[in-house]
Amino acid sequence: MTKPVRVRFAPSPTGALHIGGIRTALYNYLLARQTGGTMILRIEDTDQNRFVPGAEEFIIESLKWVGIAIDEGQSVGGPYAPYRQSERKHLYKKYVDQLIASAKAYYAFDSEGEIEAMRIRLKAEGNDNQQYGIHSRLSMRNSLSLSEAETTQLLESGAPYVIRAKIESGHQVVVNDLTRGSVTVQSDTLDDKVLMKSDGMPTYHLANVVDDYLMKISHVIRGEEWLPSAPLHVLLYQYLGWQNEMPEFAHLPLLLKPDGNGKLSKRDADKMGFPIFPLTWKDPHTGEVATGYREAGYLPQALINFLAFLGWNPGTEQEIFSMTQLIDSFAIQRIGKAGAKFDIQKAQWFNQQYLRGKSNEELAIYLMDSLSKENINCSNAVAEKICGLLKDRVTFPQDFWLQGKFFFKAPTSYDEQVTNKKWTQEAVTVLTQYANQIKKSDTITADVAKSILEKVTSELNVGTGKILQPLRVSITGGASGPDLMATIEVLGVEEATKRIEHALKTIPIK
RNA sequence: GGCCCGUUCGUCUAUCGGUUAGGACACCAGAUUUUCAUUCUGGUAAGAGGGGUUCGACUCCCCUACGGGCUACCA
Repeated sequence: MTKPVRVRFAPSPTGALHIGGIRTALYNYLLARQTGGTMILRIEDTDQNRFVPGAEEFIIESLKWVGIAIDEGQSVGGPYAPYRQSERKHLYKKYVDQLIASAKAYYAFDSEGEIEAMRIRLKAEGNDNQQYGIHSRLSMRNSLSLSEAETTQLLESGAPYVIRAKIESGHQVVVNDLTRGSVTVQSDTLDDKVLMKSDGMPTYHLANVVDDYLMKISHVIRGEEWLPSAPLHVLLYQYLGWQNEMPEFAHLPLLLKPDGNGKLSKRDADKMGFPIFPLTWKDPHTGEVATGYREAGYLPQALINFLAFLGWNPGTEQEIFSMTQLIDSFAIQRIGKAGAKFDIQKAQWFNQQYLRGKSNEELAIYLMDSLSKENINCSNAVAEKICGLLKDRVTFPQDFWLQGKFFFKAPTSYDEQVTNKKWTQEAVTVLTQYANQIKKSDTITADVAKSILEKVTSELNVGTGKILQPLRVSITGGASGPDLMATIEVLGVEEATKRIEHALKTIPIK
């Protein structure tokens, strides 16, 4: 019988969650949904020095925005509450005591300076391995090197201490990883990691293993940066007698910077020219603001689709996947091994695809939103029409306003490339005629606007090509844009004529 | 330095011993659009290097190189 799938996303609230974290959460979520399992959110805040106010809320809001629902955990509760490790402090002592009792862990009283001195000494001796562990532990001040009486005396005197894992020599530790097969390391190369800090808090390693066990986690899906400590975790399961309850591991390839130089990190926010956080984040200490994907105009579905493909692919040529489709198609076996360089252009392409998939009604909401910020009134019908015209030209929702401003505001300046080259006497004559002609009717359609233009140009024997750009410039101010005739239709006769006439008055003839 | 992981077009990737090494993004060209964008068509572009194993290696093994991760009382 296989265990029910229970996966967890376990971020540390040391700042804003970045998109690498979102991808990790996503893969966990996909597996949970696919198998009818449970998605758990656990907050790993065992380092009280690195606590950042607002970070936990940011994590929760980010997951919500991208559509990753939490079944159990911080913010929603559940049978294994609390889900914040700092509130679980009392739970860990029991297990660390168990490890001490079974001689799998020991007390260590060394100061920072003493440890530093040890490293320097080992290095000077030409020792490759400068770790606190098998080769050095007996030369340090701990319950292994000290007599029982000395240890007891130190503990009773309240001397600060940590508890370290006692890694046994001469073993092969095997980590079976779902994405990269089995990874074997010699236990002698591992160090005696601190399990319990002097403030009584567990380190990540202990808390993680204990909580995964207590919460009956079936799969640990996390970033590759954890692979080096996975052997320790495996040993901990063994030392605690939980080898049969050990979860499956899957270490994900890292998200790399676009230049391939290192993994994507929080400090890269905004420096690489693209967002790194799902939501805008203001660092509470420095006050620095980093724009999020949401605020930059990315649709959560597009971000998810893009992220899903960074390190995973379905093996088919389909690239557009809804969350539901991702859930159906996801397979841990198809997760890649190599780090993926981040390419924002592909993210933009996904965004464009998702935007185009929306109806004009849906798109109009974006435009209306921008318009209300500008205090501009507009009917839904017109907004929809404008969005329809702009649909194939936009990448982000805000582009409807940015590229469609001229529908609401007459140009205040004209593209000089066009006015310098094409604003000729000939053009002026045609435009004057054209304005006079369209003026005659109250309303105008794109077709009519076009036929009138054709009529005027043929009467004056001027090629339409020479006229189109000057006409566009007079109406929109710009050199390019959506279909001009349709634009005139939206603007209406009165506004269009007004703009043409204004241009005629202000632009000097070349 | 040590330990671990990785390496197919510029980027994301397909390929699970036999393919003209496929797709997507980006880029370039042509067509359509009497402009731009869109759309369509086409194109440039890849198995890090060296040894094996094999009738046959991108694919399996080894070495080297390169890249990445870890090496804290951080996660």
